[in-house]
Amino acid sequence: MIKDEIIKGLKKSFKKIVSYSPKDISLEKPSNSNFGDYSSNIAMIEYRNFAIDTHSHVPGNKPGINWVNIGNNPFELATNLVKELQLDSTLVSKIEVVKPGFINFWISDEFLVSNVSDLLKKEKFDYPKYHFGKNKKIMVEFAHPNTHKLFHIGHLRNISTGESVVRILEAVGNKVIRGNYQGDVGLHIAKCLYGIRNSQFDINKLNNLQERIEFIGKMYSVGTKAYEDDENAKQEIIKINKMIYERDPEIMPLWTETRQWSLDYFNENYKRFYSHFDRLYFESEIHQRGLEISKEILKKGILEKSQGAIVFNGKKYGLDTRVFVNSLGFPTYEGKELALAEKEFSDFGDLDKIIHTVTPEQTSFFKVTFKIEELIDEKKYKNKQYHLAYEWVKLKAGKMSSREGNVIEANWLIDEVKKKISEKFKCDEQTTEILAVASVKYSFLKNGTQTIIHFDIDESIAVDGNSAPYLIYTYVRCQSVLKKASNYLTRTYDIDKLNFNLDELGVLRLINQFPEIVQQAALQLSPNLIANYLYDLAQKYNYFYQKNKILESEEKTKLFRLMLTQATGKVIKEGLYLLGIKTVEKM
RNA sequence: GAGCCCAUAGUUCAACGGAUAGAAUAAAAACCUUCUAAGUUUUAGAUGACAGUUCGAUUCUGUCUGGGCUCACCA
Repeated sequence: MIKDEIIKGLKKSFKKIVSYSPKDISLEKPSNSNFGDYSSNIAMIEYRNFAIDTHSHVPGNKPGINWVNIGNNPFELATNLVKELQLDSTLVSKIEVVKPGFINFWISDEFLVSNVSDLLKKEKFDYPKYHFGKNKKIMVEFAHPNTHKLFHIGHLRNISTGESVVRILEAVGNKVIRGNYQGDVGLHIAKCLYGIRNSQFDINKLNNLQERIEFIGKMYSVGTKAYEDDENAKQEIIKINKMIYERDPEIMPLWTETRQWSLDYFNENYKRFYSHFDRLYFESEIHQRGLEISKEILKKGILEKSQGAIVFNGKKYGLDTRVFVNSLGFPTYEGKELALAEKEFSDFGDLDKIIHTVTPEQTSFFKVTFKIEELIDEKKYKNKQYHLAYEWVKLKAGKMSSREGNVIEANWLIDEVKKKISEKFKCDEQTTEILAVASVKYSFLKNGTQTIIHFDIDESIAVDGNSAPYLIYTYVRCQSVLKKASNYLTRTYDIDKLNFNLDELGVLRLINQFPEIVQQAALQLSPNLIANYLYDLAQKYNYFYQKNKILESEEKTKLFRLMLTQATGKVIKEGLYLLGIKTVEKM
């Protein structure tokens, strides 16, 4: 990597002039292209370090330093560094020192072109690697809808985020396992089943999946309301809850059947959003073990008894107190989590990390369970769990709540966006479907995971501007140009000494940045970095396209511009893939 | 009461402690017999308040204001 070359060069240069070299040298890509392809602030950072040493008269800190070459200010230090800097001039074409001490590097056009040419020759993209540990294996846990409830737009944001994070982490060289933890026992299920039993409705009359899902959704609302308003109903629901936990044969058939409806329905959703899972975990399969573990660690003193429940007293760790087994003897979400972790860490061999894609109000919960797992087995669990907090999709008109029945179902939203697209543009059903899913996913992913989305159907799901259709349109535009020049595509790009204009260079430089952007996205678990990058690239390409003829230009120029076009298309397609978004070839 | 998160153009969002704070949208205008106008160009607009650290603060620290969330038997 050229970046490493520059850093190495800077280190050597430091060693030469001050007989010392900094451990970390950061090389950033400036937001303004006037400042080159890479920029380093190391002269300013190190000058401060040296200066502090001087003032505090602690010469022992950095022995043997040549103070003369440091100069009187960061700018002089930078200048001295650059004087000694030896870099391959076929890679780096220009180095500049700018006040107050930035060192800016320009990559040579030839090198940029040869990179893009390589990119087009290869099938797969070559990303810099990023791992969490030596196993190079991690699990991303996401989606987790609860059975007997709707798959709503919050889940859609979750699955979009999770799927994208998986693909990004795979790209940078990890084996990634997709996990999905679903609540299929507990009070919410009991409420739903209570509603069904109480309604006296013959569930065999429900003909298809959609009717069944609507039905259990309604019954959940009924049960929830009854639980709050009617003391008898509440007692009955608690009883049903107990029956579910104890697998009472009286409730099992209804539980099993309705649960399966949900799972079938979820599967349809996963498919529609291009996701799948290596392992579905259920609360029903782990709650027993959760109870056992809680009791085991109660004996070890990690948990304690309090008011009939088994709790964790988090005070001594600066954490909250949370209940693991309630006074009725059932494991809570916390208790179950311990069993889940045990299972997840043994099902797929050694994992470096488990990333939990869950909303932020669970922060306290995860802090506590991570801590307890660490207390149970430090080697096995410590620093191996991460809570990737993604924010809510809130309705502008008010809050979403299953109880009030104002939940926006994911499928409903996609269908609405499909209507919107087909009203505005002419395209076939298949294209509309892809564009609608793309629009919605992109609308979520272009935001940071920590941004609360204030949802409004007309404003939030953009089909123009910074949107998926814009990116896909740009891709299609590239393909269209290439198609008209198909006889050129097999020719190799032997670009020698062309004078590139600024429009071309803008696109060329951006294409070169792609692999590093993906690495950044992996590092920060931030798909939105890729989304923003793609938008930038598409904008630059469209600008170039508008101002420059491709097909009707002089032979060498034409070859080069076709190459840019091909590379742009390739990067957009790959970038969208990493976001979990499909492209179309024509629209 | 304790703790966590958030505050940037009218609105919705960007910006590893970096250089001139970027977009989209809403508004006005221009560009289609010309490689897909789902496109492009031009014009206007913002870091809640006060301190501190720093060569440099939207970013870090403190106080305040205003939102959201969590803190024992839901998941």
